[in-house]
Amino acid sequence: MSGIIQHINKAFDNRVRLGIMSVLMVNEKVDFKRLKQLLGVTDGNLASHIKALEKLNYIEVYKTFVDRKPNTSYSATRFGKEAFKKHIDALEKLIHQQK
Amino acid sequence: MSGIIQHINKAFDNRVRLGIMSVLMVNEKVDFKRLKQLLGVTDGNLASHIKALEKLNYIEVYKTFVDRKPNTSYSATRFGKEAFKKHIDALEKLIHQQK
DNA sequence: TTTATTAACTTTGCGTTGCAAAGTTCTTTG
DNA sequence: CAAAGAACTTTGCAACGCAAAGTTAATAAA
Repeated sequence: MSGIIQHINKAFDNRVRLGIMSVLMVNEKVDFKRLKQLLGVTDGNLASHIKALEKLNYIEVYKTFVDRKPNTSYSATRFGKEAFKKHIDALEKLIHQQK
Repeated sequence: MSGIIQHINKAFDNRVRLGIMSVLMVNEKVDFKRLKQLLGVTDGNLASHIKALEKLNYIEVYKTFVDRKPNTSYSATRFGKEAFKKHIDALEKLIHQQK
């Protein structure tokens, strides 16, 4: 495939994954609950999208306990951040293309 | 559903449809062949995405003959352009969100 | 020590989407 | 009449998306 859409990353074509990465671009670490409330999705849905990003090595997981409760937080890897930046660049080029 | 991704338009989560709209935002009219070569997709695939955008009244179709050959061209409707702008706005807010 | 609660998943089920490839229709050109 | 081109439509199938229900582990409450 060639053309002006070839650098758009399919991993980010989904709103939830786009949202997760956007949040993790400006916040070093964000936990599950916070992500869930920021995005307004069900926990199962969020978990599956997180897993997809994890599988691609775009995000990392940290499991700890806070107040004696399990707490899982996430951060974007350098690789993930670069992939996201490239995606945004491609998006901007696509949107602001010239005739 | 609430949250920071709620204004992302699902119609534009797909690369091909995003590409079509992007092209039609800066070009008043573009024909099938040109779109196909710009996007680098198969004709069947392009046709199906065009149909989806048409169904939403985001684009209009003009069928004519050029050099005695059938020529179909497309343009974005005002409604489609507005929907697209809103989507881009939502994208920018999402991406450039603050902590 | 059973019971409840919370966090974070995982699984299930099912409808939707995406795409290539093949088939179709119409029209022109050789 | 055969071939070619434009623009679809259909087919088939794999991948995706999501809600809802089920699971596991730890802690808290009774």
